[in-house]
Amino acid sequence: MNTSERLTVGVAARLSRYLQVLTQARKMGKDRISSQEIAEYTNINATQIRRDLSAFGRFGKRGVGYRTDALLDEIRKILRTQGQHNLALVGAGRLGSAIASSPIFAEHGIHIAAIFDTDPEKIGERIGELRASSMDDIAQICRERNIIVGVIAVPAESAQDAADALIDAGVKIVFNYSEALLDTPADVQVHTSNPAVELLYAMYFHLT
Amino acid sequence: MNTSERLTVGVAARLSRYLQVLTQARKMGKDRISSQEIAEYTNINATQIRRDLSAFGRFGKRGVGYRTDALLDEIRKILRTQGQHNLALVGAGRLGSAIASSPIFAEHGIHIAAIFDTDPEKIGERIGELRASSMDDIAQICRERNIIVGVIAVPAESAQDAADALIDAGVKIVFNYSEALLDTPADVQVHTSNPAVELLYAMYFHLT
DNA sequence: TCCCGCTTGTAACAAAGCGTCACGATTGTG
DNA sequence: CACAATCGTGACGCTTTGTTACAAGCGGGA
Repeated sequence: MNTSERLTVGVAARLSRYLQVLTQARKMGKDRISSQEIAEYTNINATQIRRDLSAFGRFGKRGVGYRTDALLDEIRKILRTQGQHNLALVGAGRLGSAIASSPIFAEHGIHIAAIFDTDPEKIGERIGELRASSMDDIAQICRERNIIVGVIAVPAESAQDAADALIDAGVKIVFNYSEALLDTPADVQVHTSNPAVELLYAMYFHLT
Repeated sequence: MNTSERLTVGVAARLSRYLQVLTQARKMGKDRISSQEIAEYTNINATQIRRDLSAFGRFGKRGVGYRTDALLDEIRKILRTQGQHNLALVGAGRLGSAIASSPIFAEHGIHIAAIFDTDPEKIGERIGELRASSMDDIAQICRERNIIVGVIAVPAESAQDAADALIDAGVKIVFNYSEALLDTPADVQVHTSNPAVELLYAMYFHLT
């Protein structure tokens, strides 16, 4: 497969899963991993994993497995997500602070570049390494820092306003942690996280 | 399709997506919705949606669409997730509190029945409607309240301990919000959430 | 009332994706 | 040097999904 072609949704989704497991594995001190092990953690077929990877090069060693570090780099190259990316977080409440103080984004080269809130009490407050800014400055700050990703961590009733502000500021990818259904232009991707629904899904498969 | 058969992974995943969108739609006051609208919000083919649903009955009205409420109930029936389910949350930090005070689980009939933490300072502290309990009581409480779902909201370094305690207490489905790779028995399902990786995945598709 | 537009339910076919089995090649170990 | 482990890769067939098409049913407006 030529890397200049567009990956299919399925391949990109699986590569992301590998990325996730490899990052975790590296953190746990594993410097090598086999397709079989990745299969156990991801529930993706081991042959499929090898096939996915071998489409882009020979990253593994026969009889040994893959070097965790090297494979991580290769997958990042394939997904073209190497380097640093900036992100804007809207909502400086409990969830916003939890996200801001988590190392999870930084580990993947994603830098939380700004935090916004509408509450005047919260503006200026220190959250992680940042201070909360006013929503009035969102367009200016997002454009200055070249931000195309926004995370919405506000209650459902203000989620649409937050989305509108982000989109107005040039954001193209929105992560929605609220329960609101967002209306957005066609060129904006919205990802809504709903742990409760994921849980119901998991419970279905647990039924004897 | 006979409802006594097991759904395939694909169908169950899509039904969960519908559940998510319908819940949001209901919250926004929509009492009717068409397969086309669901398709726009889920990026799932409209014909596929109608096919999925019609496999279990005739839930829609031609020329009109689906009644949001009724369809929600039907999908819950299909996924056998009606009624109330209990959940144990480990970690009373920022993320734990954010989860505990979110209405998102309650909306789907999932009740956060207990919160645990290892930190003696946190034990007894009020979080949402609950008080944090000691990890020492986890096995007893989980068995008493028939809990088979656990959510891990602790730092990576204590995640494995939390998982072990939950599994020891009879939990079969673990939601892992840490960056740790968990070792678990084969009969325990682990779902690890990694927003950073989801974001990289979304960014790939945003590339011009 | 009658007509028209919208939307579902459903069939048929083609295309893509994925699981499975198989097996040679390569590597590290004892 | 023999052996076990693991990758890279091909072949085959099943399953899933996208696409197109269209009749049937529903509601609104003339």
